[in-house]
Amino acid sequence: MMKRGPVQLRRIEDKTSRQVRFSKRRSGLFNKAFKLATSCDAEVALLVFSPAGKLYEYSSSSSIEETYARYKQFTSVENDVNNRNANEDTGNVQNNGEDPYISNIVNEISDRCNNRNIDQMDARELDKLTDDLLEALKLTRSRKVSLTEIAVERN
Amino acid sequence: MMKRGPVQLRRIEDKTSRQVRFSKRRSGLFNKAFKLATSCDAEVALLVFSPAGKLYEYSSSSSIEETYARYKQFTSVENDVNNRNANEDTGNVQNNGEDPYISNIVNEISDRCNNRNIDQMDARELDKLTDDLLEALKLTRSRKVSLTEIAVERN
DNA sequence: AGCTATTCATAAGT
DNA sequence: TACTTATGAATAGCT
Repeated sequence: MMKRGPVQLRRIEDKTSRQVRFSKRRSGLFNKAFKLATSCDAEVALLVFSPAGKLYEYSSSSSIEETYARYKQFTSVENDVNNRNANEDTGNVQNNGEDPYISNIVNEISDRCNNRNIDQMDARELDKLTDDLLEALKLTRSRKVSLTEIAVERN
Repeated sequence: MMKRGPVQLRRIEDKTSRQVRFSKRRSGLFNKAFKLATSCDAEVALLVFSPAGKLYEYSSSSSIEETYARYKQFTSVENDVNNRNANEDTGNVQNNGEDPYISNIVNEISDRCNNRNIDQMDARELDKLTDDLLEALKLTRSRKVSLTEIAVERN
């Protein structure tokens, strides 16, 4: 057998090697998560998405949701302590700086549909709704196209 | 040094030994999580609460929240698929009295876009979003058509 | 918090 | 895809 040398940390470029390595390391990781929870009485939640987008999950408690809720509670307590003054000053809600364009559109769409049943809308409202849905669709499809292009480049 | 033998899986009763083991294994687990994400291009989120209730977290993406949102989205897509099949079996469509069909769709759409930025979505999520937008569009256009027909009848 | 003997995980090979 | 094995990596017990 060939000498191995220490494992490199960078991303494995070869797709097949990466999949094989992912599969092996994933099982190792889940094994260790399970052992930590079992022998050390810890609460562990683990989510892994493979490069292909498949989901693997482990939770030592009854569910991922339960541990996540505990996490949210934990961090919200920290945030309360750290950020209470700042938030009171500005009244702002945090927004992670990403482009919220499609969010704005779909939020407006859902607001309109909640405020007024579609059967009550007049032609003008329906046209506006149609336009906005088309705009959201355009953005979604455009994103899908770029994603596919990226995937092609990688293979 | 004493012979070890295979590590037992049951909970370590001695408090100090348990804490020491927790500390060592925790660092090992986080190290493996990091390596899996880095070298295999996987998305990993890991939450650990120590027996004493201290939180340790790792996320390969920008945040735990983001991966959790993807997880929720993923499982809801699976549920949608399951429910859809069940509905096809029975011929039933869910309807709670009023006809909130388009509202349901657009609310779900906006929830998804708020939970997860479109740039973070994978192909599957984008496809689902596209389908739902098309469905909402179909309903809106169909309503517009009936409205126009009513107007014609009146003249 | 370090140190090693030992077990455990796994990359490459089959 | 699964199995083997040589080697690297993690860690239990000790200090």
